[in-house]
Amino acid sequence: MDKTTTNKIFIGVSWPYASGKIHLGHLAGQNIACDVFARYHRLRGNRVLMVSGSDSHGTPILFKAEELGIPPEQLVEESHKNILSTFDKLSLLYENYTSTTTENHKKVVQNIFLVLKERGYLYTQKSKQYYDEKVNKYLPDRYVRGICPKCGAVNARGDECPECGEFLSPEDLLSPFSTLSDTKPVLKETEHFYLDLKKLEPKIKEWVEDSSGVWRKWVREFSKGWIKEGLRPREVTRDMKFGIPVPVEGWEDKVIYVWIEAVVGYLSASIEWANIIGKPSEWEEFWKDPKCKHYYFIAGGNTPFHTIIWPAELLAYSEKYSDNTLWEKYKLPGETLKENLNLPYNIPSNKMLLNKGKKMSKGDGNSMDVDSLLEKYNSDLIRFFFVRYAPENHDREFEWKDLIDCNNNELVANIGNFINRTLSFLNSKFENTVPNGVLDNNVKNAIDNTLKNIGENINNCEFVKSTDELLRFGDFCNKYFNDKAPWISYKEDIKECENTLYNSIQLVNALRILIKPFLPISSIEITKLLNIQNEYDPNIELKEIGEVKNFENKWSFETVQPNTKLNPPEILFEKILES
RNA sequence: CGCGGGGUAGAGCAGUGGCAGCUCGUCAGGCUCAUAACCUGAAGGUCGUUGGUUCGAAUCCAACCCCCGCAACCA
Repeated sequence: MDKTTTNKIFIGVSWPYASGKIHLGHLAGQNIACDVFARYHRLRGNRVLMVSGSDSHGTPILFKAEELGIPPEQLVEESHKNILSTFDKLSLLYENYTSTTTENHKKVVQNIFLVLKERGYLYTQKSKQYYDEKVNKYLPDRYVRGICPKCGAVNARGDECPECGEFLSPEDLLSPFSTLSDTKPVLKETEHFYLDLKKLEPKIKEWVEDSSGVWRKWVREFSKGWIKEGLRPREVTRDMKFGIPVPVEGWEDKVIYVWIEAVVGYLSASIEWANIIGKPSEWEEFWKDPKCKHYYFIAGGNTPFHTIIWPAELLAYSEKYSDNTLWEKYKLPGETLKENLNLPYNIPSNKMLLNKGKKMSKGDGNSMDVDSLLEKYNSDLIRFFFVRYAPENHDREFEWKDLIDCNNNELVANIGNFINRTLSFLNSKFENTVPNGVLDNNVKNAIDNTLKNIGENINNCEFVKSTDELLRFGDFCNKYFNDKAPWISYKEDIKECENTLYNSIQLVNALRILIKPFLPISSIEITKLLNIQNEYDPNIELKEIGEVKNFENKWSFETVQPNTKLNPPEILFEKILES
């Protein structure tokens, strides 16, 4: 708590695919935890750059748009708007949430592509791929179906047989057909660029060995397992028009594959942010200062892209800085410093949220969208629930009962109850005015320790643990009130009663501060109830003017002064009756 | 033998050789300012299975079973 230096924190959040709405998996996976993390660090007085955006290219979008009979650009724009509106309802605050459709992003992606190519990490190779002659398109693996060569199932996909679970190549399928036209596709020769991960393997292996100590166990083991199997070259271009053109002569008909494009978004969104705030080189503060720690909030199968492939790209790209010709030729927008780009520090990836035993994802039609949840429940509850019940180390089944229990037993009965009993008591017995008193030592200690512990938990990306700590503090508050029994001292020793309520209101104020990263709206409600005015809050500033200007530590406790006149008490969290 | 994670009370999880624990829920009693908390007590577990090492195993070893994710456009 004594630390006053300002640290720099970069937060990259997995880019949701712009083909529909945000679903519960996104929340359980990364979109709530990242915001808790960012809000905490801003409060702590640290400089935070949190970026993400809508992943707006790729075949699935193209096909879905065709299915809907609208241009892909329209689908992408509508999805992007939907995502922004859902994020806003959930109080998710980014320094920059953008999209892969921007001119800036295109420039950065092509720049990276060309540098990797010049450094010899990209090579071309010819291959045969299924082509649907009726709709004139090359087919991604999963759009080719046929008979499984292993078990004989009739509707096996080109990537996997859903019956026997065998992993396939489209060419393996017997009697293949295109899911787009039901016609028989033909194998056609095509040529693509490949990223030579093999060449980068030793560097990546060394980096993972050295830096994975702070990662979650499953993230570390999963990544090491991937490397152990051997990295294979990966296609980085596609036969399509929809996307970012390959910036090489003769390749005008092809685009850069979305997986490579989307991770570059972390960098391009940072550059875009620097432009938005009018300091085009400011992104370098976060990307080139080795003291700036990079965190990536993602989930499940996205993990190796962030623990292996994106770091590989960064390592390879950074060779530009020791090559004068490339440095002169391929400067990024606003780039002034000849320093390597920062690699990830921690990747607090979550496991999967399951629905009826299976993972929720758009692809499988097994998802629930967040908007319908927001119609029923308040956003702070949803935020808290997805932190408290996050699948940090194991997959987890989504249960309605858990959501209701979380609300009724934790927000209502623990935190809400204490605030309510204190404010009601002051309202009915003390004319809603804070009495005089002296801060008890154990109250002060509890507040200090909780600030410290929750701060450490969040900083270590142990979010479930941080909510344990918060609820333990709620227990302490309730127990304090109970043990002091002001309803008795009110009749027998009014001074003692005043002192208890003085301390209780300090605990309410402590709760108000402690819940800021988790329950921002409720925290503001309490600020109103306590009649606290003109308090600086970096998260509110970011929301209102789009930028944080002040870097002082607000993750600290200040007392509510005696004689403060409070506003009439209100219920913060409504109990949910079983339906 | 593809890679990895997991299996401990109704639910969620701690627990790396020494009496099986924590949180929530359930039941009974006390108390009551509160959408209720707090206190006291209770019920509830062959620690996935089998075998081994050991004075002693949830923990170490071996084999096996089950669940989940990944295997390259899926958070």
